[in-house]
Amino acid sequence: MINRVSDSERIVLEILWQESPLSSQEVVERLTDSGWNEKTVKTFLNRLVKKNIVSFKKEGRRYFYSPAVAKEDILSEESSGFLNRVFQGDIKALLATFVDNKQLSQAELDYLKNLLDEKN
Amino acid sequence: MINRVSDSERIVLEILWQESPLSSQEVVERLTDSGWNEKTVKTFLNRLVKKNIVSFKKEGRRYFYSPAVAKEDILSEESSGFLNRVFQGDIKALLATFVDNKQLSQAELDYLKNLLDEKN
DNA sequence: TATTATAGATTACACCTGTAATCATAAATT
DNA sequence: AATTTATGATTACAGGTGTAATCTATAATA
Repeated sequence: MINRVSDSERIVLEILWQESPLSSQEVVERLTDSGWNEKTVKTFLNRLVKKNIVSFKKEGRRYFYSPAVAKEDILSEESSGFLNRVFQGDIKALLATFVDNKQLSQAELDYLKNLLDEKN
Repeated sequence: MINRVSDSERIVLEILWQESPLSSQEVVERLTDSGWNEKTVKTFLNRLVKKNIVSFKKEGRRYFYSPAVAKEDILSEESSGFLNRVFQGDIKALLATFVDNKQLSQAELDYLKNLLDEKN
């Protein structure tokens, strides 16, 4: 139901999740490190609006943008998409890959164990 | 370093991971459920070869295809790519999303706890 | 008021992907 | 040997993506 978000669009969306509403100018400023041209950022904002993932309010001649979808919703959707596409829904295989691959710190291990205990 | 694998290509690659070498005909047969035209499957095989993800050996006029990369390598790469793109590398957030989102069965929870204990 | 600057809208363009159809060639069949 | 068939190679074509440049209209400035 939710339109797909591309990688670049997600980077822009992330800015708006951190703080919104923002003018396009403000979004551009927060993305100076990205190396993107201002026009490029505007394109991504535009595409996000067309996809109904970002909304805006006009104020004079300029727009103020805000996310139209919750971060958690996008993350959930992308996560289950990834699980199904790449791991054919095999959650154990997925978890094993992440746990094996990334060296988890003791703190991360503890955190995760806590998570699991709560689920119990 | 490894070329990106598209979703459709991954489905074809999966067949070859299960069993190889296979002729294109055999791959097509194993994918009748997909609804793909034979030509479509051939296209994906071709693209996988061009990306050096699948290799082949000629035998007369026909090719026998095999994966040129290990499944684990692809899964690892895709997993860390996903982690970085979607969760900005925050492994705790990623794991929390998967653990929260999918209702894990008791068996899956136990499995994961074991995984974590081994890491300890 | 005339000019310039700026914001958003539209257009551009190459590469990737999904989804095949057509072409060329060699093997199999008549 | 001539014809049909099957295989891989090449081409097609629309929609998405990365990455902007140009167009248009309005606000700010001279």
